[in-house]
Amino acid sequence: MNASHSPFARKLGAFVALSKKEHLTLDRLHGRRKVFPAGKDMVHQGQTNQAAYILASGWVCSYKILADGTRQIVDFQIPGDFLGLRSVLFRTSDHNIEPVTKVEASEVLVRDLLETFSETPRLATAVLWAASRDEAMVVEHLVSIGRRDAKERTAHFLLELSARLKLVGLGSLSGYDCPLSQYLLADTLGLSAVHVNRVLRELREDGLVTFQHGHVEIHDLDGLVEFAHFDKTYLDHDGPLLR
Amino acid sequence: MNASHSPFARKLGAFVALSKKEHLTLDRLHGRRKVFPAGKDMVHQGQTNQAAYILASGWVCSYKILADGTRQIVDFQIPGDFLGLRSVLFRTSDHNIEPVTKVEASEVLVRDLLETFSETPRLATAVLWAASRDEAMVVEHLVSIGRRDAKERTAHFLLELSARLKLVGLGSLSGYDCPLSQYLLADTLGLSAVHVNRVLRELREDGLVTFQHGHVEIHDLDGLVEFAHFDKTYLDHDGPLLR
DNA sequence: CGCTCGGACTGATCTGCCTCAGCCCGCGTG
DNA sequence: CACGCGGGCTGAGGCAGATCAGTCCGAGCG
Repeated sequence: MNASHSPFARKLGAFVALSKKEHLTLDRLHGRRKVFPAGKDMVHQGQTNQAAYILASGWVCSYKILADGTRQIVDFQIPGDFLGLRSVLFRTSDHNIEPVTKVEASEVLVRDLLETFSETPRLATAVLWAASRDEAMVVEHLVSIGRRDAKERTAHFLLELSARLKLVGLGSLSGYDCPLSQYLLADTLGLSAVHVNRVLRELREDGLVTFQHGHVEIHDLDGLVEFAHFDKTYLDHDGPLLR
Repeated sequence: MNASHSPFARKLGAFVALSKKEHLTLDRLHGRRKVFPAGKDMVHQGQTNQAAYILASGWVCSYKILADGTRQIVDFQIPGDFLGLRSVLFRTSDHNIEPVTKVEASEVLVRDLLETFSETPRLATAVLWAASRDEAMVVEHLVSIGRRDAKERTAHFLLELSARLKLVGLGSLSGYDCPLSQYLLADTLGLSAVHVNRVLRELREDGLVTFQHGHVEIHDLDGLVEFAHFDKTYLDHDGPLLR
């Protein structure tokens, strides 16, 4: 693997060994580079004919708004993640996408995507793999919200972020930068912001993790993994699908 | 559409107009018919080289077990639904699959599936559509558990089942047969069985729905839809993807 | 026939998390 | 400079839903 590759290539490369030619094809896939300011929705529920994007830098979140005005964040996307595959497939988006920070993303034209898939099927497999991994994450969130208590749920989420960021080279086993506010965490974890605050304090007092000033510091990885019952197989499955 | 087609063909046909030839191809896809008894897991977490199935009759549920022994049901599959697409893709299953009732299912060989896809791309689109719809349902469950209260959540779930069953001809606007126990409902909705019982009683006393003796009777569809804030667009999206 | 067992159902009590209401700090801005 | 505002943080009190501890009923079975 070459450090000069994009986070996207880096992520796919971790699971499907890519040839030089495939790397080039992947680079060509990146269309116009666009910049989105933080906080202003990129995509709305019900919006049609949406483009797809590959995130180059920054974080975004996908969420749904409910009738009473509350919202549930379904997932975050970090650099290297694919954005809006389902919206393209359905022609209509069923959720909102909001940049958490300033975001840079390459537009991917549906035409180019389909062309790439038919020319280099291995890349199709890789992207499909990435999409399924996203689904596995949503399932894991569902399990978390349904059956884990607030503290365990929070710990689990912080560990998941850690694993994902490490994969694209944006963090280490001991910590990572995280631009999420406690309000965003609350909307993700199905909690109130007040309670998120208390839970974070408890985790800090237990000497497990500290999340302060935009940085997550993991003090006791093993302890945290055990406490959260974190089993990362849902993130990496069987390792490389194709050699 | 022809009533003699399988629920699977009927479901796909509702969204992608299928030719006679495509119907025939679809029929050939169905491999060996297998029968599974209720309650005995068909697939376990971590099991590898799993087959995929198309459900012909009966209900199954996909769930995950947690360290403390509780479980979270992620989704149910009803006749016409595809089973284990992700397990095949990843070679390893990340969840359990348990028949709720006695189940009949046709095995689908990965080879046949891929062959069908390359020969009749419209079917590939249709199956991909179905898979994405499943993901949209999981997302909706996540939103439900995260942000709706027990009563609203339960009502929403019963309405979702109604819409899904109607699509495959197993129910009407006024009700449907439902083999789920209150324990299964509890594991799905992230509630305790005791509370599910109370919530069902309230919904009954409100004159909205009755769920008793394996049958769901919707007394006041409009009232229920409004109460649950049920917006079924996540189930049918833009209508036919392909004409 | 009585026994067990699974599932629906109920009351009493407990608790995790929410809501309300507020303080504090740092930062951008008129 | 004051001030407004977003975000972190905290205490008090309330409530939705869990837990505990049952009863009742029907189906399967020795």
